Amino acid sequence: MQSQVSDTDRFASEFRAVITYRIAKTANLLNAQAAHVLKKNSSLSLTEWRIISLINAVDETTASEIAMTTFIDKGQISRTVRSLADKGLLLAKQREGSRRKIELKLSPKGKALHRRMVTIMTSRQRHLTSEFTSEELAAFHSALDKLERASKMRDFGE
Amino acid sequence: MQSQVSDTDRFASEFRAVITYRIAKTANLLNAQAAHVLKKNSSLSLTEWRIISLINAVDETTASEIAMTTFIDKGQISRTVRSLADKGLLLAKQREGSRRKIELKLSPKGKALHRRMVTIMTSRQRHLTSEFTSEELAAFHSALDKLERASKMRDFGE
DNA sequence: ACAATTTGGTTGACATGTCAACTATTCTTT
DNA sequence: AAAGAATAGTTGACATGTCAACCAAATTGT
Repeated sequence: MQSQVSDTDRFASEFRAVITYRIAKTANLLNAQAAHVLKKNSSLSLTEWRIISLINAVDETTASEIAMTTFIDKGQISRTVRSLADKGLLLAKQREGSRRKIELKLSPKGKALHRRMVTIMTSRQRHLTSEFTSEELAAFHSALDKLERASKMRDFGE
Repeated sequence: MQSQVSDTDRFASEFRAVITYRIAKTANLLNAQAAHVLKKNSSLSLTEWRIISLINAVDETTASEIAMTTFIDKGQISRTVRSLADKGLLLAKQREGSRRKIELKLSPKGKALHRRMVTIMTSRQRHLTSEFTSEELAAFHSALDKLERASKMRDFGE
């Protein structure tokens, strides 16, 4: 068992340096953790949870607005929204004066669920950042900003 | 168009603070960028590329070793390995003295492909980190370490 | 006013990721 | 040496993510 750890270490040194691997891996671990916590305490998938908390934050929004902020595929949003509506967690109704935009709001049931889960999820958030000083946290966010900007470039060949 | 940007900004402030969202989003953007670059310059998917560079780094390895370092699902590795072997990019042969472990190595063709792509991918890596000082980079890695450790905790309810 | 374009949302087809069951082999324990 | 546990890899079923086509409504340009 210990021997395997040192086996894998022979890559580790090489790949720890590759920033994109590291971020992808950390993101996967965090997503898996979130999915696990959600599953244990609710019947929400991770995207369902994200969409719920997004809607909760702005009170009322539309699918395409969600798509723009989160970069979640709009098809996926469409389906997730329907499943949330089927579960009675959100209400979708035509926006006043539009026959196209659909207003999304949490139902009372959805709000209650959000309230319940948000305490758990923020305690997780606290745990995750418990070893960060506020400077470190700020620096981390700014690093993510830089990476996001740099991720727009598409051409590296030739 | 400009109006939409400011629309989405109303969430942004709230969600920029949620570290897990931010990491997930950045990781998605970076993965999409990588996939795009790979598609344009080769016929490799992102996981295929990762597995290829992993094998290249250690010269020779096994599926389960890859699974342990990357946390990629072992089923997925099994299938990806087969498809890479089918494309003639890697060689899989029984390890000496074992009827179970399968040694994975790059074929000459696989090595050539790796050589070609690695220059592109490292120029991307340079671009991504071009605005980082080495202190910032080190701090970023250490933040990821902390998050990875913290992602092992599974219980936040009650 | 009307054609052309953009936008909001849905759908289908397909790719990728995840989970669990399963076989065969190897290691551990006694 | 035999039983039991752990390991290596494969497979099937299913969930999730991605892409592109599509319809209907709204906006823009002339």
